[in-house]
Order: sequence, then structure tokens, then C-alpha cells
Amino acid sequence: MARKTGSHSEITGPRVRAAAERLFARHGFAAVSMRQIAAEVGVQAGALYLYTKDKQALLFDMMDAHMIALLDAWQDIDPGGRPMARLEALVRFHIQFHMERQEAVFIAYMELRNLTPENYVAITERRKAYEHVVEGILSDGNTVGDFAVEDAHLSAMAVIAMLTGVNTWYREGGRLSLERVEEIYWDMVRKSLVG
Amino acid sequence: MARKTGSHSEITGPRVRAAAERLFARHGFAAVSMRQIAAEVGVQAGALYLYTKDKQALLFDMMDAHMIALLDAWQDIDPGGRPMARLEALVRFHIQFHMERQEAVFIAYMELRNLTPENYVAITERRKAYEHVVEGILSDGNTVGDFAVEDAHLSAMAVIAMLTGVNTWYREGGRLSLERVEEIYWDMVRKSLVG
DNA sequence: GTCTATAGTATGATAGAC
DNA sequence: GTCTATCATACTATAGAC
Repeated sequence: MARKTGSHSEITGPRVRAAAERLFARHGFAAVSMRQIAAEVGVQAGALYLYTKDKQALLFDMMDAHMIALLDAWQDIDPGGRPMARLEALVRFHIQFHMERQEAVFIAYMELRNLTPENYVAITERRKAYEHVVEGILSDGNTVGDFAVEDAHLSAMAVIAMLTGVNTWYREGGRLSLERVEEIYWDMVRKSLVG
Repeated sequence: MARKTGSHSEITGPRVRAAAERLFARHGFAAVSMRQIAAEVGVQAGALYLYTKDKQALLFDMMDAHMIALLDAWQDIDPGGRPMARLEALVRFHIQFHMERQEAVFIAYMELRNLTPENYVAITERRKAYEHVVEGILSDGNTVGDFAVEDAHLSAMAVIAMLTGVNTWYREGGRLSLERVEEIYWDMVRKSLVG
């Protein structure tokens, strides 16, 4: 019992980050005030600075955590083996991971321009690392004959844009289950990459 | 010579809209002040209200004009005839149109959440009209045997996301000409939609 | 048509009481 | 750890001079 009564650092910290993520996703980083975030958490504006250096750090930390989570999760799931099998796993993983974190994904795409130059570089590096994963699978697939793409980088960008686009239109409880969506997207992706 | 000396309404109005578009695209609607727009144009902040009702109207008007331009331009270009030919025309048109108006496209996607509820509905209706164009071509293509898609709406959304994604990575003077990019994207789109 | 001045309010961040 | 109070600054929009 070394901790003081009334110390909620481990509870309030995550709540601040969650509130900021929700509000940034809904209204945009620039449109949200520290007072709004504080109100959502149930503390005063000044108290937020116990959990974050400033508003910029709040944004950067959540974007960086998101990108790291994306890269780590793929590392864990990557089945290895044939490029065709790896890409199918990636398509399903990408759709699931992005649908489960709609708010973080939204922020990661929309708020790049609100990062300081150094923070922008850091996040862009992480994004490139993910794009490189996809590009690598397509290149390998070209080599072993699983795919026949003219330009692995272009095709990687096309595939990523297509998959992330699910977030903009899919709504739970609609006509199609997410599993069905994964199925059809994988079918489209596969066909688009073979001779 | 009915106009007063010093009257520049027809000149300043468009300059205000152009400056706003440039600044909103670069920094985001919420992050841009009326003072910044005025400075860019070379007038005082108060003078902007001669050319727009308020900041919201500035945003809505540019988004609405963009969506109308998109729909009108396709109407003019649509070759009719077989769905396969129409879709190829649309793929090339979409890439070209969106690449030529990067700032307007960026705003149309990013600033939806900064529209008032009524304005949001209006823009969303225009967007749906465009999506309906693509979906219609795919449905017709299913009927006449040009395409074999399981769900025309899903495939329309997938195609649109893929094509608009070009804006996020293509840079003029890079490895590939835009014509080459159109070629490869059309190849991917076509293959993804046939048996 | 554009200016200056200003009303009224909100902002990010900090200092110091408890 | 959280509060209140506050600094210094910025904001949108309007009024009224020219």
C-alpha cells in the first residue's frame, strides 16, 4: 500500500487518452479543446497536464501507439509461407484490425497535418513500414509465381486503400457480415493481382 | 462603366474562395482562422464577410461546388454503351479529375465532420449520387455479362476507394506517368470484377 | 469595398492552494 | 492528484468611419 489515497494516475491517464481519441475522431484535433477533454473525463483542464505534456503529445502518442499496434499485430499473425497465403491472411487481418479501431484509424489518416514536423516524420516512417510489408508480399509473390503485378509498390498502395476503405461504408448489422465482406474483398484482391 | 472605382467583388470573391481552399486543405478547416484567409487574400478579416455569410458557408460552398463539378464532368464524359467501356472511361476520368483537384478532394473527404448537420446531409447526398453511378455500371455489367460481381455496392465502394487512393501516394515526376498509373489501375479493376 | 476598432468569448498552459 | 484562478493570446463576427 505505497500509493496515496486519491491517486488515480493509472486510471485517469488511460481515461484521458480514451476521451481524447473519441473527441479527436469525432470533431478533429484542432476543433477539440483541452477543456472538452477534461469535461469528458470529469476533471478540470489543468489536471490533464499531469498525464500529457501538451495537446500535441496527446495526438502523437495515440497515433504512434496505433501504428505500433498495427505492426506488432501483423508480426504475430503473419503465417509466413507462400505469398498467396500470407496476402490472404493480411487482407483479413487488415479489415478486422481497422474495423475494430475505427477511431484510431480515422485519426491516423486525418490528423497527419496537425503533427509537428518531427512527429509527422516519425508517424510516416511507421506507415511506410506497413506499406513495405504489403509490397514485400507482392514482390515475393511475383518471384514465386503467385502474383503477376507490374509494379509492387503501386499495387500495394491500391490494395491498402481498397481495404481501409471498408471503414468508410461498412456498418454492423447491415446486409453483409464482416466475414462475408472479407471473403469478397479477398476475392477481388486476389483476382486483381494474378495474370 | 456603371461600377464604382475600387469595386473588386468579381475578383476578390474567387480569391477568397481559392485562399480558403488552399488553407483548409493544408491545415484543416478548424485550424484556419478568418484572419489567415484574409491575410492570404490581402484584405482585413472583416472584409471577408462581404463575400461569404460565415466560415461554414465558405466550407459548404466549396464542397458542394466540387461535388457538382464531379457529377457534371462525368455526365459530359460518360461514353454510354457497354458497361466495360463505361467503367474504363470512369476509372481514367476518376483518377484524372481527382488528381487535378487534390485540395478540393482532400477537403471533401476530411471536412465532412465540420459541416452543420443540414450541410452534411446535402454533401452526403451528392456523394451517394456518384457512388450510385459506379454501382449502376457494375450492375449493368453483371446483367450483360461484362462483370461477375457478388455485390455491386460493395464492389463500387472498393473501386472508388482504390482509385481515390492514388491521391495519397502519386507524385508528379515520379517513377510512373499518370497515364501508366491509369493503365495499371484499370487492369487491376477490370480483373477484380470478372469471373 | 475596405478599413479600424471592438464586443464577447474561447483558447492552451501554468501557479499555487489544498 | 485535483482544484480554482489566471495570464496572455486568439477567435468569429459586427459596427461604423471613409
